[in-house]
Amino acid sequence: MSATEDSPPDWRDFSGDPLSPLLRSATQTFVARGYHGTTTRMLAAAAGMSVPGLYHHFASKQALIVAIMDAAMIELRERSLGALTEAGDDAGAQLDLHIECLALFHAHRRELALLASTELRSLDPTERDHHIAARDAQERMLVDILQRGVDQGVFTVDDARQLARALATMSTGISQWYSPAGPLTPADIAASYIAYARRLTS
Amino acid sequence: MSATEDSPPDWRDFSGDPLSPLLRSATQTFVARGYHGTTTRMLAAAAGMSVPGLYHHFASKQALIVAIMDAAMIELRERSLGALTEAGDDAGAQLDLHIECLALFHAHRRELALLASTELRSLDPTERDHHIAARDAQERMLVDILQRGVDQGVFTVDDARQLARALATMSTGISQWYSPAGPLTPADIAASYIAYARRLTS
Amino acid sequence: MSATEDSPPDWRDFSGDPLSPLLRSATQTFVARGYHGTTTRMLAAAAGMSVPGLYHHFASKQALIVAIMDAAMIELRERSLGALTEAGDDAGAQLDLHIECLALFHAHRRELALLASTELRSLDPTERDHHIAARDAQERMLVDILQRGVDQGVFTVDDARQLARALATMSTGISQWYSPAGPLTPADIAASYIAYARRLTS
Amino acid sequence: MSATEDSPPDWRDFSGDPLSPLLRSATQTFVARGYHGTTTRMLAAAAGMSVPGLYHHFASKQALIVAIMDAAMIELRERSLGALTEAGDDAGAQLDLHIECLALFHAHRRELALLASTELRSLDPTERDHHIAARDAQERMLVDILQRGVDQGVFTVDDARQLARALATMSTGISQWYSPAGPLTPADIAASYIAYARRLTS
DNA sequence: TATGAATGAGCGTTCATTCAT
DNA sequence: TATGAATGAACGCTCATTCAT
Repeated sequence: MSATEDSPPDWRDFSGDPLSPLLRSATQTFVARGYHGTTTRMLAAAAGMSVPGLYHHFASKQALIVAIMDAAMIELRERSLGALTEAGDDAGAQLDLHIECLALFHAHRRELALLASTELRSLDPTERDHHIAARDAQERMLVDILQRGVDQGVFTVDDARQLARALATMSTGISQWYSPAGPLTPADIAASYIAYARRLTS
Repeated sequence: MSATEDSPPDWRDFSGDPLSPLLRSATQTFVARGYHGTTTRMLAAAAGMSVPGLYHHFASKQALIVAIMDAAMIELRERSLGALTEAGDDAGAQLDLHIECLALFHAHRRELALLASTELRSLDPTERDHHIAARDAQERMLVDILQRGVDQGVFTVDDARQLARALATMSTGISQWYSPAGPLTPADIAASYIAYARRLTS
Repeated sequence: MSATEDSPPDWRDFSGDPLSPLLRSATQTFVARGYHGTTTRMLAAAAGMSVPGLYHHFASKQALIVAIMDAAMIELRERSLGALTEAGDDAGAQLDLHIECLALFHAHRRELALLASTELRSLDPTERDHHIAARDAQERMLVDILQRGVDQGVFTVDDARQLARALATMSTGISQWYSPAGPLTPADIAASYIAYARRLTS
Repeated sequence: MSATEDSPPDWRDFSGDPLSPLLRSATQTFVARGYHGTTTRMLAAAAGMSVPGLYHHFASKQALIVAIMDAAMIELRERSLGALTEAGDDAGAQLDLHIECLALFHAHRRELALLASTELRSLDPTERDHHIAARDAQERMLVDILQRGVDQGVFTVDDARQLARALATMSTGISQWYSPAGPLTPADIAASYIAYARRLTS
């Protein structure tokens, strides 16, 4: 995601991939068949390894999905914070860049995002709680931006909470239908969704 | 859903339940744990029956989820057609009632809708193809309404297909967060979403 | 072991078998290969069942060996108490009957006794503690008898504790070499061991 | 066991250890968990080596236990022969020293002796046959001594074979309960057991 | 010599499903 | 109609062992 771990990564740059080949293939299989519908033999075959080879890298099937979901959570959080920082204090700019960030992420990281929302239920209780908290914090960012815009007098919004949910599910929905083979680029989609967000707040 | 099977049901009336008690409890379990994460023992226990008792009513675990997904598909289709009929020829009215219909369905039939979108992958190939086609047809209704509004000159829309997907995922997203214990009624939500749709088409 | 559960069983009567056929065959296999060297497939094959058939009767391989070891412990305890009751207050009679009881048990219940001593280490911690306590209580019976004989002035014994261990291991050793195909009956062996015990206490 | 390999070792001297550190730690682990309950990882960890390091010294887990059991068998045989040689022709002296030898060995070589008796079943068939033959030869030594004493008219024994088994299991039993932390030294125990043997043969 | 990484085979256990009763 | 008992197949995982380095 960036040249060095220390330098702040560009939240618009998706040229890298935060997942190792094993986690990448596991993500695809988990998305296609679900956590419980995926066997360790499938995961091994998809990664071109033997089953014990899998266990050499991860302690369990659960550890695999936890690693994937951690990666998803961390990447989205860091990108969102990057967008917020770039936006400065203006709520309008914050909304634009936040929506751009969500749209880019859910298009570029289609499978990762799908998995993160679908398989929360397959996590062990402790991990599940952790990820639910992270998801809630992520969703609060958008509520806060909307509320800030209302306070600043730049947004016309009835119920910030409700609109935040509409905008959020609209954006996460991208990963349900986006295909890199389609006519739209992630940037195209982001531009449209920014326009939607502006209409819904004015 | 209606007093008799023949009379046209009211698409706003959710007082009935299209699912038998067995299918209703199965839906809850499938939503909570996923198709592959649910065992027939869980389904039997949730329904208060023995495992062979389950097989008396349904030929297999697969037949159970197919029945549930068929019910979801049929109910949404019939309600959508009911809304369209009531709306008449005006694209603006069609959009309002279609969005109202989607919002009401995804709030009132929260679990059914969640299952229908999440567990498509768990269906046997033939059934999956059938339901994917039905889902696509369902989504096309909204595209057609938007296009009709553009053609009638009452909507200002750049890309009808893209906006349809945004409106659709926004609406289906309701079933991801709606709770009957929350402050909003399904009708409240529908009203908000109609307003969102209007803003996005003007 | 007795006609009815309530009537006190005869501690010399080994015509019955406290183990079900499944537990009996499992005992043989565990003795022959050890707990960890025995697979559930072996146990199922030895019992003429399928593997899930095994799990229909017992929750786990561990539950099987626990049931066997419980049966061994309970049977030896009840027989020992029966012998003690029959002996009355005389320490000489108590020693005779206790040794007879140990000899008969370790000959008649050869495999059960072997298993109970060898596989203590294979029990889960809680069960292990329970059985170690029971074994210690069993061994204390002999120490107490010897001490009583010393107190009554009928035994000439240097160190009751040490002699008790010698007599006990000598007796449990029977199950290491006894074979029903050999020339000696359990009663023959018991008679000899009573004589040994008398010599060692006079 | 002795300063040089050629000089006859003192059968009462247990200051040395016939086992290499690796075999010693393996013996402890095998005793604690059984052959099949012990993994090569446990063996390596107990010896402070890596698993392949283990295989550098021994071709297999089986080779390890065979080496241990060979050492046990050889040591007991050599010590027994040493005791017999020292005893000369008198059956009474032979019995005393043989019992002393057994007692010392089963106290000093507690774990080795336990392993040798418990894990015969875990040996490959060829090795098992070999060790069973060695064990039988070892046991015959005691039978022969008793018979010699009867023939010489110095022992009063009904059934030499049976008494030999009682004396043998009594002695091997020492390794089941002896602890160096306890109040008795191996020499104490040996003295007691010699006294027991005398009582049982007079 | 020593080891991190790998694997075929098999472990204890559970699955969806069936059938005698 | 309902179920206690059963099972072939497959589950997640670990085993003893190997080999490139």
